[in-house]
Amino acid sequence: MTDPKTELETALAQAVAAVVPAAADTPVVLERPKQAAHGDYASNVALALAKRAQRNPRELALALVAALPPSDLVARVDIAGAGFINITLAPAARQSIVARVLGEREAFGKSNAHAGERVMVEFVSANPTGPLHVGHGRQAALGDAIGSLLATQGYAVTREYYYNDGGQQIQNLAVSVRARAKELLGEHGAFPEDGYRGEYIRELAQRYLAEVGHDLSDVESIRHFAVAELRLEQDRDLMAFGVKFDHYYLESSLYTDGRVDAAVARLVASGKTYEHEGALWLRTTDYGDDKDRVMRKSDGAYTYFVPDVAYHVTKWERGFLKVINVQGSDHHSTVTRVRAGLQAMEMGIPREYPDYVLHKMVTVMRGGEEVKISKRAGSYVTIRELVDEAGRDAVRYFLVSRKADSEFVFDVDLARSQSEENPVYYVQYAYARMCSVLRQADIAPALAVEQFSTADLSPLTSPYEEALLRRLADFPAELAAAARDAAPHQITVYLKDLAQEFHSYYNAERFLVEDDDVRRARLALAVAVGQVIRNGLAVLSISAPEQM
RNA sequence: GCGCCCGUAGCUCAAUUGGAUAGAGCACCGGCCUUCUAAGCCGGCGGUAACAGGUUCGAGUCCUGUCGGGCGCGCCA
Repeated sequence: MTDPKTELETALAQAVAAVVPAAADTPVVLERPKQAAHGDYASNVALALAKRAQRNPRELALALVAALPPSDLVARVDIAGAGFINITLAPAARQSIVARVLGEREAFGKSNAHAGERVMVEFVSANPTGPLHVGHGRQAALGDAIGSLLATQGYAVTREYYYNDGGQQIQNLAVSVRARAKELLGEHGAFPEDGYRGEYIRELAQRYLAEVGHDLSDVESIRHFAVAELRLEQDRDLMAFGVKFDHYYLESSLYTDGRVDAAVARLVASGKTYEHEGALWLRTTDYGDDKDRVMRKSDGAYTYFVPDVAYHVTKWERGFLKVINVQGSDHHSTVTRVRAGLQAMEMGIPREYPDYVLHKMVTVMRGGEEVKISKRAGSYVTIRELVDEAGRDAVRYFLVSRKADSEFVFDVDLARSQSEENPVYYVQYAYARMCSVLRQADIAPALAVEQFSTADLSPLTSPYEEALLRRLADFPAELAAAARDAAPHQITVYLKDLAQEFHSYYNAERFLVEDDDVRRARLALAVAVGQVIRNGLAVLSISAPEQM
């Protein structure tokens, strides 16, 4: 199937080669102008090359346009402003997108540009010391959507969750549960200074007493019980949120596999380590860190830094040449550190490995006041609560609708009391309206794509229709850009624009008109819009209901 | 103090990666339901892009400085 944009880019690149041979390698990319009056596509090559060609931009643009071969895709070519080349498509070329969408269906927008490449997205990776809160929710929604975006570009995606299931925090969890259990049995001792104070600790203690017994001497048993329970609860929360992982990686396994010892041995062998005050240090400052890092404490235990590096070595060794870690920006200092550790391993791992998407914290507002998120204090908002209050679709849409690195205020009361005004409904409603029109025409939405795939599209010429046709044609590039930038919020923006144009169209023109050709063409367009909304929402794992 | 990120309409946020007249949604004002879903549409109001310089055909976007906010700066994770 022809893609007018690609064809025109090639033609323009050939014109550039002919007019300015010295700049034949210049990439020519057509852009979508902000204003419809500037045509379907615009190029700034004349402006970009003017200096190099030592020619006036407008005059150069003129020469380029003269060198373009005639094409029946194009209705007209204008030179505007400082030297922009504006291309207006012939109606048939613009309309052809509908047939393409209806032909490709779920596959429309996808690309095989990265087929055969493996990528890992690691996200959430919360310690099993408590339920998942809204910050994890942002990370879950982001990471899952990034994975889906990468999949649309042909990547084989693995979603991984790294459990820090060893160490001090887990011990602390066990001790906290035991203290609460003792209280429940009437022994009021002192609660650990930095213990976890959430209500869920008391509930865990209750369950332990009921299911395991009243003997609290075995901390190890309490630890196993608490970790298992909390992991189960996190799994349930993630399931309710619609997020699935392909693989869970346990920090503890890095020790039992000998990977931690192996990493230390390799780092020592590299000569980048030194002993100081009884501890073993790595010279991470050689790789851009602002201070050297302790690998092995003077008490003989490793810092978390060592298993972290060993863990990322496994990512590389498992064949993931591309890895994206989604983390809160409060962990941004680990970026330099992990990369420095990997460089010191001298295994030929690229300097920028792995990639990171850092997201800022979520501020939760409840009753007009900020809810401080603190596991220790036990006051925070869980994913489960949000999903119960506002619905999975709304929460997922909301949490990815902003750039990862912008601070995010989640107003719980707003989500609860005015959930109907959530933008996700606006998009879903457009789809439901489309389905409703089909039902009026006695066509089952499921069969519509088939039915209209051969419709004559020539009646689609109104400004509303032109806008929608252009928007549909943009979808593949939107997906590619959002995947490249690991930025799902771009898809929410696109879907909102598409939905808005559909609602405007709906109000301006009737679908079920007498004229059969017009009716078929408009329905075909509506079905194509619906298909793209479905495809876009699918990337965000949000449903497209046929009725609302 | 040092490092990273951020600063765009009253509020929440975009902007095709340096392009043409900076756009949406809330909120506010005024229109549109005997007609395919009014959870909608149309119009209006609203901007010294934190501030000051610089780079060039062209800057919200890149560079420098100042101010303001977030996060980090442990032999915690």
